[in-house]
Amino acid sequence: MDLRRLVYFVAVAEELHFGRAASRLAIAQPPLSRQIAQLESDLGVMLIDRSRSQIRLTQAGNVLLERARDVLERLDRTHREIKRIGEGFSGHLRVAFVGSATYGVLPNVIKAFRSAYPDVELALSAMNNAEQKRAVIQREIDIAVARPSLDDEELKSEPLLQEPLILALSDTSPLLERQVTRLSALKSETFVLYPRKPRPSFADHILNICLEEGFIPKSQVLAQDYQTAISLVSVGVGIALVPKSVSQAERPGVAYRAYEGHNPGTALSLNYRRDNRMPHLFNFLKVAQDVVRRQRKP
Amino acid sequence: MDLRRLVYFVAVAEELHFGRAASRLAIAQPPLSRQIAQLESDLGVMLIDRSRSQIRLTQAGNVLLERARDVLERLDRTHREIKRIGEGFSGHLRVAFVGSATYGVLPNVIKAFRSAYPDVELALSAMNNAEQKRAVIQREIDIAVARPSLDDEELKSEPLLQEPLILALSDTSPLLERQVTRLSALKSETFVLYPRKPRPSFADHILNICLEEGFIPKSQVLAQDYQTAISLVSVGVGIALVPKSVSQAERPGVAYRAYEGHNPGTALSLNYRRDNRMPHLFNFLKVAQDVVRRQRKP
DNA sequence: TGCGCTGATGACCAATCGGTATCGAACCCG
DNA sequence: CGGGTTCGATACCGATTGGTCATCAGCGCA
Repeated sequence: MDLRRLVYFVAVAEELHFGRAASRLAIAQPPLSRQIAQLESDLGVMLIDRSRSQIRLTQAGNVLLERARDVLERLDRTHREIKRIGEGFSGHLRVAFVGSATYGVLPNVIKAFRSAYPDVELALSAMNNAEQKRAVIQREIDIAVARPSLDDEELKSEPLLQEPLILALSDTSPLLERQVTRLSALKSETFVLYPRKPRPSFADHILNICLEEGFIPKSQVLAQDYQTAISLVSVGVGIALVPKSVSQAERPGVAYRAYEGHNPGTALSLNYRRDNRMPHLFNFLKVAQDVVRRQRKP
Repeated sequence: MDLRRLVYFVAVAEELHFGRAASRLAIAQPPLSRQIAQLESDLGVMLIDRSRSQIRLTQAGNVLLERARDVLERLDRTHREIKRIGEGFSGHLRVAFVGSATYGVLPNVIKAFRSAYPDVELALSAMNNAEQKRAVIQREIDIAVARPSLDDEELKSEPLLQEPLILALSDTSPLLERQVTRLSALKSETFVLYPRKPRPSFADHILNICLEEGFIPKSQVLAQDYQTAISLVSVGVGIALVPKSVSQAERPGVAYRAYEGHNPGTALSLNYRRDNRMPHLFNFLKVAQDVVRRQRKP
């Protein structure tokens, strides 16, 4: 049962006149007659009663008209649906992010994406870098918002944001009395660091900064993530270096200060499989870059 | 969106392999690749991610697979449905009959048709000849079971059954004492007749019989139909000539007797439009003739 | 009875489809 | 890391199919 024939049949059934149906279909009358005849012989059923000058549908014809309209309408809807998915206006996108991205631009990016593509279902999940890498490679997620970036042959990474580091101190710390703190002046403080694996880790990053400033923290404490680090700082365990955006979340017992000294900052990046061509992905990248650009301007 | 392409796409989507899909479809691989590419460009959407050796469906592809299966299955069901209608195994048939057919073969014909074609919806209605003629010509009904037949250029009529006439008498009638009654012996009885219009009417038919027997009933009473006639007979108004099958319905106060004399009987016929080619009609005719033939045999 | 309308049919041409041969990229394996 | 293998894409050719134009045949109407 060819689709074209169904369209032709519906036209004839609606016009009840081959000539008019043909002109509605923008074809000549003979091929229309032939296609209908072909359809009838395919089905082995008369669909149109031509015994009079005014043609009429048989019972089979009436039922087919109903079914054909239904099918054609479904195909039409499907066409539009597919097209919207193909343009990234519908469907779903799975995004994972490091916990520390929660305070910075990411919420704005999400908000912007949602309002630009309200019919795209966003599946968000928090993961650390290692989990992100695994998940994005295994296609469990489409985009990883990582810090600083995921490095893999299969992946592409593009920078989203560069932000400076900032010092997190207990709000009872005597260090708060000074206006500016030189990093090297803190060499005897206890530093809250981060897991060493996988290399290169954010812990290495911090230690390198210290090295640049000419010292190695004598006392080190490990925390799983920034949240834990800040908690440790708040109870007076020590000091920590965190991305500036983390300071946006006020926390009792913690104060933030800029410091003097080597500050290479830290980067947020968008990571995805090289072979992932889905439009939603590119739309998300675009929206994210736009949000960052707009946020930096004013 | 060509239907063939949908079938091809479903095959590829299910096999996730062009070669296997092609052999399943019994075509070569190149045309399959081309048809899929064509489908994609028609829709303006990538449906299959070919970036790896193991191909995979895109989001749009997944949705299309679902929709395409649905549509193809609907078309398949429609195909079967239409075919059944075309063979007369499904659909509906509108039959009208004269009231006097209620007692004879008609119930058996209906029963036989229902059991042979249980999915055909039978619409039955009682009509007199004039109504039947109008209705069948205007296509409000498909078959008219008439007595004796409908005569019209547009119609075809085929005999269903020939049955003798029988005498209906009051069960208190002294005529019952004789074994056989000669019709001409009843010339002074009151005859219950039937409407004279439209000509030739059943009244004319009865009067002709009397004429053949050499008399004209002196006393005549009119009844709309056989039921009324029998009622009149039961209350002693007079006697009536009715088709033998009418006597199958026992009625208090009425007795039936064969008579001696001219008995041309009366016919039941099946009438339908010449241009009505619907299979249900022919199936009905066949079943009706079969029932009559079988009933006559034993 | 002839004319007009309508759908069917036949001849011919163009577009589409499927087949074969071949290519090129990715993957596998030693 | 290089050669063979696998798999989808491309190029080209013949066959099928769909379209146009011209014409025919049946029915209704004057």
